[in-house]
Amino acid sequence: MNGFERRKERKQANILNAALELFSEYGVQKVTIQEIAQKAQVSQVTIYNYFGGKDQLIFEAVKKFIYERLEKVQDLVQDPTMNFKEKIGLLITNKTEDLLHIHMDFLQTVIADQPDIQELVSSFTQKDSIPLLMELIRQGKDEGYVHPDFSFQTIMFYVEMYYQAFRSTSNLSGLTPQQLSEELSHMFFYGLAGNKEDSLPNKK
Amino acid sequence: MNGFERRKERKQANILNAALELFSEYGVQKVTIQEIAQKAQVSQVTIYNYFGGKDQLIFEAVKKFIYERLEKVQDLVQDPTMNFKEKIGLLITNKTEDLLHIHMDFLQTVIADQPDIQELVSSFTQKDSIPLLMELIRQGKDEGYVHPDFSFQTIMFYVEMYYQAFRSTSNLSGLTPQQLSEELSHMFFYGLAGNKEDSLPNKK
Amino acid sequence: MNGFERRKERKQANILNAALELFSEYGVQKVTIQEIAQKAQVSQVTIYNYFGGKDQLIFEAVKKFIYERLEKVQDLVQDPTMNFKEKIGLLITNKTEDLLHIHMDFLQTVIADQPDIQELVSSFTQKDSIPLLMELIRQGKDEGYVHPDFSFQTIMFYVEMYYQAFRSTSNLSGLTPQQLSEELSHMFFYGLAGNKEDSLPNKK
Amino acid sequence: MNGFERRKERKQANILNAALELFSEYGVQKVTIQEIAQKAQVSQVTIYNYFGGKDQLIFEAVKKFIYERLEKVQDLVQDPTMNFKEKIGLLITNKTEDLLHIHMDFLQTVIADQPDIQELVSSFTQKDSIPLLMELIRQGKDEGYVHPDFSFQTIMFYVEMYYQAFRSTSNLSGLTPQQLSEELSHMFFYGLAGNKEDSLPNKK
DNA sequence: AATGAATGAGGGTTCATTCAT
DNA sequence: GATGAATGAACCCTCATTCAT
Repeated sequence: MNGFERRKERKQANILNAALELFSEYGVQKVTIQEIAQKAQVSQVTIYNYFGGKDQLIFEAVKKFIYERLEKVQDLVQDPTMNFKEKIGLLITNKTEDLLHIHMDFLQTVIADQPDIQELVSSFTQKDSIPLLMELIRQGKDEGYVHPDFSFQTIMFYVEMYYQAFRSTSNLSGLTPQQLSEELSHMFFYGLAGNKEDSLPNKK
Repeated sequence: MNGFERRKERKQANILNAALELFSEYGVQKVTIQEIAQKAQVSQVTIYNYFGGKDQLIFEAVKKFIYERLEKVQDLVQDPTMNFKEKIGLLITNKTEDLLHIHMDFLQTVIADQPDIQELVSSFTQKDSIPLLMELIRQGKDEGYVHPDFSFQTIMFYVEMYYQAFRSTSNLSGLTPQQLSEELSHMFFYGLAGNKEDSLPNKK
Repeated sequence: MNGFERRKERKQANILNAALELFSEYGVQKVTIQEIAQKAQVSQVTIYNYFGGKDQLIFEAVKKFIYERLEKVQDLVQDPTMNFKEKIGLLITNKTEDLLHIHMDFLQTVIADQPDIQELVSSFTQKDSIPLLMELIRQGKDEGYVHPDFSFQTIMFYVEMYYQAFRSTSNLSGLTPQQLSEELSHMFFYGLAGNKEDSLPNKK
Repeated sequence: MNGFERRKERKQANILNAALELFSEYGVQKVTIQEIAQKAQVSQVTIYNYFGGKDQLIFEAVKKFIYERLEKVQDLVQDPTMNFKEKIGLLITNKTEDLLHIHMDFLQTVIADQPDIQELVSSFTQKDSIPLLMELIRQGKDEGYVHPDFSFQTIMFYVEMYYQAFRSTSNLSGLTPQQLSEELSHMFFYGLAGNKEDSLPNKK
């Protein structure tokens, strides 16, 4: 790869990163191409040369985001040094470094009116996401953390729900993230009724 | 109240309702004043005369939405004919008729850049929402459905999480809403591990 | 019609006239909405409010132009005080006052990529233009100016050819328009070979 | 001339040809430098290196077009094997092969705002075109096809008019090009009144 | 009081042209 | 010398908002 291509790739990455950060902070609609260009240190037109328009830029940003997240989760699921409980803890609290800073709020807005993205997400879910989570849930059932009668779909929905919830945490509750996280982890496994044979972890 | 004022109030209500429906379907950004005026059968300027601008219209719309929802929930919490489990079921599956049609997605976008609304929501949460939910949780603990050691904030977060999750369900899972709802209800009380002494409800 | 509507109509007419003049002088592509707005003494947005966009403005301008010209020609054809030769003279030299200032060059460019306009022109030709010219040619045959064996289509083409030619006259030849017009008129009736029994009109 | 220069000339010719084809098909305004570069298989910058800008490229394209057409006409006029009638027939029906595919519509648009091109065309007309046509018309008078009293300018205008008309024929009339051509040829020589001593050619 | 009409500011996009390899 | 990359200027269009009746 020569100097041209390397610089081109770096600029493309810059633009995508800038776009992702702004999109996730302010929403797709309120971010202007100009702002992205400014943050990525390029001219507006360069963005058009590389991506062809705002819609396609959004598409590529979402794609990049989704597949980068997929890789992280893949590594986690296949990690033999953790048990199911630890993996779930990481997943739902999303401690994987840079992902913490990126909210997916904007996806919901975007999916509504971009059929391409709808298809991208749908295809991603079917081909990549579901098999991965099935493997994880199998681990959970093997290790006895998951009741064997729950349907796969429900469990997936449940996990996703926790994950989604953790994205919009910080400012609402008065507890430290630490406390909230521990209590919710317990609820995740034993529900609102709690584990009758145990007191809560943070009350030990 | 004379006829003039009554007609004025009806128009104001029309505008707010139209705004709410459009905001919740398309997001605050994509709805234009013109569309609201058209749907409410008034002129654009009338909206300005009554509300003073888009921002203030949004503010009033959110306010109306929040307090209407509050009333519904108040009635539910104080209903002596239901037990805790039934009340929670209604709350998280959101079976209260017209609320079903209104999504609050747009709130998240709005809260970010409107300090007035931030304060409104914050004040509402402190003064109205929290006391109400505390009362409900007290009922839950009294009736034995809630582990007494869980902190109030965590429980609130948990309930809210379920509520949020149920809004965006339909198209993702292959299960019937019926099935999903039953399994999730069970998870709500007994967690991912399930109730060891029981099989799942729909397997009985 | 109240004051509102009158002013609205006047503004619409202003815009269309300004657009037509600019279009015909500089071509459709090179004229910006801003220039039209400036010439018509309105804001750009007013144009959008009335016409909805540049394409539709072009459409309406062409429509107006075509039908105004039609009226003029209709009056001419049905005028009983002139004979065929005089009518043709007026038609091809296009002495009808304001039409002199408007060139139709821009139509050719426009027709290529606007299917709506293609249809408009096509429909106009079939429904309005052809019947009118047929009536005129019938007069010509009746009065003995037109050889009875010529097909109608050829004659129409011939007349149109002369008309088109006169639009782009002024700057090319060194003759006065007067002279050119007289010689061409003679050619129109008797061809390049001239009328053998006569010398040319301007040599009498 | 060495290999380098030969390749350079071939590229220049490629660019000019590509430009001419695109200009005549879509008009000067709607053709972008990028499209020309693509069609000519060169980079945009090469065009700038060779021609210096779009305006100058247009200038060179027009120049090339005009002088190539001049050569063809010169050969025709000096051809001793045809008489005046045949030569005129070829000229106005424009049967010279490749010229058929190139429309000069775009010239009219261009001439308006490019003084250089105005001068080019003007100079070409004075120095090259007029003497050539004068020679042709002299032939016509000698052979008795042209009334000797017609002024030279009018005849030129008349020929040009026919030539222009034949460019935009095909789709408008319902006649076959054959028929139209024959009738118009007759009109060319004998006018709308026809030759009194003759019926039309295709009615013999 | 209510409305149709009008507008200033700003967004996405394109294009001729220059830069840097 | 030739090219991919980059850009400033300009255009069409939209929207919240004000004006005038």
